[in-house]
This record gives sequence, structure tokens and C-alpha cells, in this order.
Amino acid sequence: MSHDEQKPGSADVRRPTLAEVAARAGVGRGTVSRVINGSPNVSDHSRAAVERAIAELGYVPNLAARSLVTRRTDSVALVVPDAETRLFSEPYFSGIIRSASAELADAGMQLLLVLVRDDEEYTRLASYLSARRVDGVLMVAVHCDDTLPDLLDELAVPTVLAGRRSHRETLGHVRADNSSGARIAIRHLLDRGCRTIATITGPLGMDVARARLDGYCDALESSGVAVDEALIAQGDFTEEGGRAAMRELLQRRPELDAVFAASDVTASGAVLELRASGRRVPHDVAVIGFDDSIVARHIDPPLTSVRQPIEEMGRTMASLLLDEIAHRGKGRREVVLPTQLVVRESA
Amino acid sequence: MSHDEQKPGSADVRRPTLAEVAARAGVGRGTVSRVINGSPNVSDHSRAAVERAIAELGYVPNLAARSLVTRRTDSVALVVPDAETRLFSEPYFSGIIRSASAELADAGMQLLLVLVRDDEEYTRLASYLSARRVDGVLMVAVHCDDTLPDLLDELAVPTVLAGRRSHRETLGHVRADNSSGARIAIRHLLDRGCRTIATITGPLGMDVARARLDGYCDALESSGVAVDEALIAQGDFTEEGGRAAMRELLQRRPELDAVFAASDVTASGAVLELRASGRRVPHDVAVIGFDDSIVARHIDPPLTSVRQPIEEMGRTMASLLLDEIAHRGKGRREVVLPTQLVVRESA
DNA sequence: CATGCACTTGGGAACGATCCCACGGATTGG
DNA sequence: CCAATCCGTGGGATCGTTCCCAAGTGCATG
Repeated sequence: MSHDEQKPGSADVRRPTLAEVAARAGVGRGTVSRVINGSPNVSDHSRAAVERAIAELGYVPNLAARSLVTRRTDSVALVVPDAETRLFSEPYFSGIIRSASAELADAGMQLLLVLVRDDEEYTRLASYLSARRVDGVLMVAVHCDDTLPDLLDELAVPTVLAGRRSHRETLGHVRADNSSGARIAIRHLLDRGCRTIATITGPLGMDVARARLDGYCDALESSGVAVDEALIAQGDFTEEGGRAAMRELLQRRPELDAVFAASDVTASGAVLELRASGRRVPHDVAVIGFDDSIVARHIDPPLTSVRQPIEEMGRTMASLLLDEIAHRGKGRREVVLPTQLVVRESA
Repeated sequence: MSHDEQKPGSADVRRPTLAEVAARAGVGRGTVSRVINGSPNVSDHSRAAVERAIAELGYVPNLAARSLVTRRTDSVALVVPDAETRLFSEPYFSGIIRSASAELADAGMQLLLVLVRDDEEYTRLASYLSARRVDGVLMVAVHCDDTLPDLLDELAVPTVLAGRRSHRETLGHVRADNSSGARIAIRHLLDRGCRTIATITGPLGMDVARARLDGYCDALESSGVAVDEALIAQGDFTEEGGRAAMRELLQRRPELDAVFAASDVTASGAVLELRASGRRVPHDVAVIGFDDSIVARHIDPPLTSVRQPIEEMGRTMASLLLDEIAHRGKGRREVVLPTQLVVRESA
């Protein structure tokens, strides 16, 4: 930009440097550095002097200088495809952010939020991350055909995903036990006496959708109920998709008495369609959603839904990542966390 | 931490430096730097050579080194009180993040997400920000008694708020025209023939709540309707608060035929209470909310609500901040953006 | 009493950019 | 034709840390 005129107006308080702290404390720079970084090899006397000097001067280390020599940045990126910002509207996302952020803050790390809009930006991001501007990466809403994770893997950038791209995921990740959640939901419906249970899936290219469908099939089979293809319709996690799928199901099997939707939004579409067809929920048809999202509590009737332990997922993601950063290659695990049925009025 | 054992496992690809680019291009370091920073004083020949070298080596500047000498960080913090993460669940927040993030990314800035949990962390944040680790700060959900903005002001850290703390806000900020939004809502109700219009406010310590109440009063008065104190109940932006306020209003003025709530969540509480009292919405009582939040679309009946131009607010916040960073003290403006009524079934 | 070891300590040498000064060559004007 | 100006250029100094080596100190040991 321009190269003058930033003098007026700005107070421009120069921050004290480590050398100034050293001078004030009457020790060398090395000693101050050791105190700051918690090295044990400092005499109590020196340490006290340094700590006093730091307090008096209000010294705060310059991260850029530190980063330059340590080659660490003490920051991690949270990468979110912008297309998925509907996620923002979900407790899912805010929960992950909150808990991951807390965990990272406790470790003295900062969180860089990166929204990726299009492919061009994707390229920019890739070069950005490959330049090691962050110590690690958290990714949410990864698609199965997403190549960034593999790129990060090649570049040996510690990475943890929320959810996996497929059942052959190679990267560290944390996910909820989706199939078990679906099983619980179906079993709940069976216990209530439902016998013709349909399901509206998510896009089957996504692992979550697939896993929830698997759970649905499992639960039915292990209860001796044959899986009927006609009771399975594919949705896309949207409300409109839910309505369309529900319409189709009602055409194929008008006698169905329960629907398990792979997401709450889908379920809310299904409820609308059921009502439009003159059916009452849950009296005629019981409905269960997934995610325990904000709409679950607000639609009529309040939706029974499968909840993921979101806070724990965020925390776990952060701590897996910190682990991976601290001991490269040693960690890289997958963690599966249990789900839970939240019973409300729709089933 | 430990000082050995990071050799095995990590590929540790060393990134090329500016000096290497210079060597390869057969020019001096200064020239490379000039090319990267877009200085006009470079011959076409040199520029081409440098650009080729950069491409061949895959050079990406080291931010820490740059930051060390320029004293810029090219990053801004988005500060969010953790208590307000309910905000996350709102299009409001995700919209602000999206648009601000896009605007910042275009300017080559990165976005640091900072969730502030408690006072202890608040202190940490203050010293953090005072150490100039970011070039500027965006704040959402500032409370009227929030002291961080003043601190930032003192430290001469460029700051832009979403919404103001009071009508005497000294810092740069962007806000929706809340009172005008309320006026539009009330006028809509009057046009529909409503005559006894109640309102459920937010906490009147907050400027948004106050402004929306002002708009309510204005609109009535300018239509020749006297403002009746008994038709005003204070809520707290929660659903439960909305229910309680509605209960009170029904007791005081059972004949009311419309309610303007200062938030959609409040409105949804009001709707529940109205229904519990045997009234139908909108037939017996019309309801209008504020924010056009996600619940507005999902409650029954879908809620007429006042929408803020969220994307534009985020963009504007970012560009105000960039302005302020570029020319300290020159900018610091307030921008008020228009609101709009989204008519659905509740009114 | 000399030697060895453990523990502290100070300060030089990076890290990788930008800034800025000084220099050479081309252009212009008197 | 010389001086003044302008433009493009190279590279030294600098930013504020950490790393690491050498040196000093104190204590136990042979």
C-alpha cells in the first residue's frame, strides 16, 4: 500500500522485548527464554527476578519471532466447505467449534477458521497449508471425494477429520457411532409396536448416510424382520428431499407405520408430507430423526432423534490433533463415540 | 518440550526461501520481494524471471518472517462470548462469519476465531490482543457492560462491532436498522386491521432490544394509537421468557389481537403460550418475530419476521475493519443497514 | 588436592522476510 | 556536453525469538 502517513493518530506503543526483560532482571536472554518456556534448569533466584521483570514490563512474547525459529505456529486450521455452512445452523457445528476451541485454547493454540468456497480457493488453501502456516488441520463435513485430506496426508500435516470419508479412511478421525444410533432408533420403533418401518437415507455416497442405513437394516434383520427395498428411499439431508422421498414411500407402501430419517431436516420434510397426506404423527406414523438438531425441538410434534456426543467429539478431535502434532505419526487413531436416543413426541 | 526424536517419521520437506528464489531467477533478494509485494519498480524481464522461479520452486512466503519485520500479522480475530454460542445456531451468526470471512480472505487476511468463556480467559485475551497478535478485531454479541471494546480502543487496536453497546457507541460498528424494522412490522399489523398490539421486548439493557421497542412505540404513535404500557412485557430473547411474558400480557390484556416479539425465539414461546390459552395464530392473534432465524421457518405456523441483511453486515464489518487497519483512525464509522419484513403465515 | 560431573548462565548465530541506502545506467534539460 | 533526475537493482541491517555451545560455579568423589 502507501508507505507514509501512518504516523499520525496511532499511539504505536512499542512492546517490550525479551532482551529488555533480561536487562531489567539482570540476567541473560537465554535465561529469560528458559523461564518463559518452563525449562527446569533455572535457579529459583533467577526465575523470580525474571518473572517480576515480565510482570513489571507487561511482556508478552512475539509469536512471529518465536514461530520463525521454532517452525511451529501454535495454531490449527478448522476447514469448512462453505457449501456446508448450513452446518453452522446446527448444534452439531457450534458444539464442535466450542469444545474444540476450548481444548485448543487450553493448550495455548489458536484456531484459524477457514471457509472454502470454490475450487480456486481450494488450491490457495492447499498451498497455504503446505507452507506450514498451521501446525495441524481439523476438517468437518468432508466429502467422500474430497482430496484435501489426502494432500494433507502427503504433506505430513497432522489432520483430524470429523467423520470419515469411507470405511477405509486412512486419516485420524472422530465420529459418532451412526449405525448403532440407527439400530437404537429402529429398536425403539419396534418396541412401540411399529412393524412397517421405512427409512429415508442421506446421499449414499456419504459414509454417515451409509452407516445409518446399515444400522437400520441390521436392527430389522436381527429382530427377524426382512428388509423391504420398497421401504428405503434416498434423500439428500434437505427438507425438500425429505418430502419427495416421503411421497415416494407413501406411494409404494401406504400402510407404513414408522419412518426413520437420516437427519432431522429430512424428518421435518417427511412430517410435512405425512400431514399433507392426512396422516397424524405419531398416531398414524411414528417418525425418528437424526442429529438432535435445533429443528427437532421446534417442529410440531417435537421430534424424537438420535443425538451424537458433540462436545466430546470436538474435544476428542482437538486432543487427537494435539497428540499427532506432539508426536508425529505415533497417534493417528480413529475414535468412535456412542450415540443416544432422545425421545420426544414424534415416536 | 523434548529436544530430540522429531526426526523419524516426519518428511520435513524444507520450503524454499526467498533467497533461493532470487538465486534461481538470477536476481537479488530485494527484487524478489518487490515482485511478491507488487511494487511497480521492477522491469518486466526481472518480474518474469522471478515469477517463473517462484512457480518452479513452489515458493510460498513465510508469514512469520514477514510479520516479524512488517509488524503486521495479516490476521484478524473474531471474538465471540462463549455464553452466546446459541448465536451459532442462527443464520445471523453463520451469515456474518461467511461473508466476513469471504471479504477478509479476498484481502489476504486470515480469520482467528476466539471464543471467550470466562473472565480469566478474558484477561488472557486482553493481553493477547494487546500484544498485537492480530491487526484488528471483529466482535459479535457485545454486551453493554463489555469492557473489552474500550480496552481495544485504548490500545488503538482497530475494532468493529456487530451492533452497538448503546446509542453512544464510540467504536466503529455495523448494525441493522432495528427501530425501522420494528416500525415496518407494526405497520404491517395495523394494515391487517390489528388494533391491540402487544410487544415482548428483549432485555432493555441491550441496544437492539431498546431500538426495537422504540420502533414499536414510534409506529403506533405516528398512526395515532396511544402506547399502552400494559401491552409491553419484557422478555430475554429466550423461548421460556417469551412464554412468561405472553402469559403476563394475556392476563393484563386478554383482548389483544397481535404480538410483536423482539426475537423469533421469543415469538415461538409466545405462540406456544397463545395456543395453550386456546387462541389460534394468526386467526385470533397475529405474531411477528425478529431476526428471520431458523426457527421462524420451522415453527407452526411459519413466522412472519423482520430480516436483517446479514451477509451485507458481515461484508461491511470486514471492509470497515480493513479500512481502519489500512488508515488508522481515519475510518471508524457506523453503518446502519436496512431491514425487511418477511411475510409468512403468522401475521 | 586434583578431577569429574551436574547445574546455571550468557550471548553468538540462526530463522526468513522487509526496508532502505547506495549505486549504475538511461533519460532529460540547460 | 555535463548535471540533474529517475528507475531498477543488490545486498546489509533488522525484526525478536530459540537453539546451542562454551564457560563458570559448586559439590562430591578418587
